Amino acid sequence: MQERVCPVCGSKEFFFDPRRGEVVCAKCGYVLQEDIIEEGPEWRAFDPEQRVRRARTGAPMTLMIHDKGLSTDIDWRDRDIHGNQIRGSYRTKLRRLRMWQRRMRINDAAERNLAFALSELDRMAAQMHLPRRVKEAAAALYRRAVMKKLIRGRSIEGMVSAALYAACRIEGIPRTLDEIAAVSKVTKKEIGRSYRFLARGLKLNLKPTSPVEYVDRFGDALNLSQRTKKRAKEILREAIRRGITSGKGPTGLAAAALYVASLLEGERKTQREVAEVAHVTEVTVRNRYKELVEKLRLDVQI
DNA sequence: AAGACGAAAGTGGTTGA
DNA sequence: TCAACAACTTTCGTCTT
Repeated sequence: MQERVCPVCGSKEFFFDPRRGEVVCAKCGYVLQEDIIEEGPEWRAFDPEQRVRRARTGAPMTLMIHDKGLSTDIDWRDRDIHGNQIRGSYRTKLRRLRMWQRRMRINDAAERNLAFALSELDRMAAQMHLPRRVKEAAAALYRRAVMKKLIRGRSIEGMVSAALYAACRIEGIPRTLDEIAAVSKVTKKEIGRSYRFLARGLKLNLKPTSPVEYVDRFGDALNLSQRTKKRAKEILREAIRRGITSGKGPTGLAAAALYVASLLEGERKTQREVAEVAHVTEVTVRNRYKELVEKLRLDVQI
């Protein structure tokens, strides 16, 4: 079980409110996790491999068909089941019904698109254990994209993934394209393309992700103390200030900073461990770490 | 035995002519 | 559209603890 720390007050004590289905910080009342009952999968995953294997994909069947397959088709011929001509006022009524049904179908196309998109969004957000606000931000982005007619001609899957990727960044808890791709049905490349398109279409300000934003998540995964994570952030900020981070991958930098910080704070982690949570190689951790130590004149002994 | 280090070759994506 | 390019990965041998 991963140790949780309140992002507001730093407290590690929480209680679970079963009535509301929320995990709440005992000190300041910050809601750490909402909708536990509804969002989580019914199985438990003890490691990432299991999570990948156990996760089922795909929307519920009923959402694939907007009306759960219960709609009626009204035949275009003005005849009853015996093949007899229908005449008079009943015929006009039939024609009116046909017209309404056609209108509803057109209206439904957009709804159906949205329903499918949102169910996919739900699935991905749940699998990634993302907080509700991220999911809602993604849904809002997607709706805006629909209104601006940006979805037409591209895959819904790709655009939903892109919206989720963007939402994570906007909300300050970025996920990598690889992480999104792991729960998506489309490739990383496709998500990247869709994201750029979405960002341009909605005029999102796409500042590159700062490595600092990965420190808390990676640090938690490594069970590092608040103090060490803070140290890592300081190191990164200094590195950014001196401009030795430009062009480098943010995850690799975050990993290296955490590695150095773990040494400095006496909470030593191996390069292997750090590399693993950041999904980079040891070599990358090593290279970044070497640069940091060299350029920032950090004295790392032991 | 495990971790750290570094060299060298390979890969995929961006950039600029 | 193509080639150059930097970042990152893979692989592997060596040194250190």
